[in-house]
Amino acid sequence: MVRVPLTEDERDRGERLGRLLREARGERSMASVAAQAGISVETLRKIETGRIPTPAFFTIVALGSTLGLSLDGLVSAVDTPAPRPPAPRVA
Amino acid sequence: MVRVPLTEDERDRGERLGRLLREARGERSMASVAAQAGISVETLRKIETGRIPTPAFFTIVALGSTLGLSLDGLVSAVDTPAPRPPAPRVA
DNA sequence: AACTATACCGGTATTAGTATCACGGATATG
DNA sequence: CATATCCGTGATACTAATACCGGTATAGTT
Repeated sequence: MVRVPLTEDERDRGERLGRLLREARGERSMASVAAQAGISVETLRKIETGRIPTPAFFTIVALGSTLGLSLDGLVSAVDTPAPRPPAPRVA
Repeated sequence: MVRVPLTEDERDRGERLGRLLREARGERSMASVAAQAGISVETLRKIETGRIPTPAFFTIVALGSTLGLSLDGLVSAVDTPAPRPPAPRVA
């Protein structure tokens, strides 16, 4: 087994990431956001729905830039399953 | 052509990313950093040498956390080819 | 010299990311 | 009803990411 399949936790994490990105998109259409980020609409949809649990780094960078998100804040939010993060610790 | 190959710019960007990560590793061994980040030594080596130009998002997140790097700062440094970034702008 | 540790490289194998196409459902608007 | 737009899903195709293996080189230690 040279490349282990993704675990459930990793897929859950991908779903949380997608949910946050979808929230950040707000009223904007998928087409405009995808075009501005330089990805296809289908890819954006799969990321938002969690069907791409571990997207490429620069894909999330482009999406974060398009949506005005801080990467560090995004990661903190993903690492916090509860919708009410009290104090995101980096360590 | 359903999945276009990576461009030269993307590979250059991957090399810059790897160079920054290697600098941040400093004196630490690849084995310890890879173990702490939860990736294999070969993967870390390929990322540092730029042979994995577009790593997974959470792979870079884990490496940044291990090396104490800010993701936003890392992206700014990658986007700045010059080795002397004056003022990293988020926008 | 032999051993150990670290790093680099090539090959191999398997899963995953990305894009295109085709279809369906929901919603709004004529 | 017809049309358009947006979102969603499934299939298909192809490249890339990741991991394991073996080999090589260099330096440090005994």
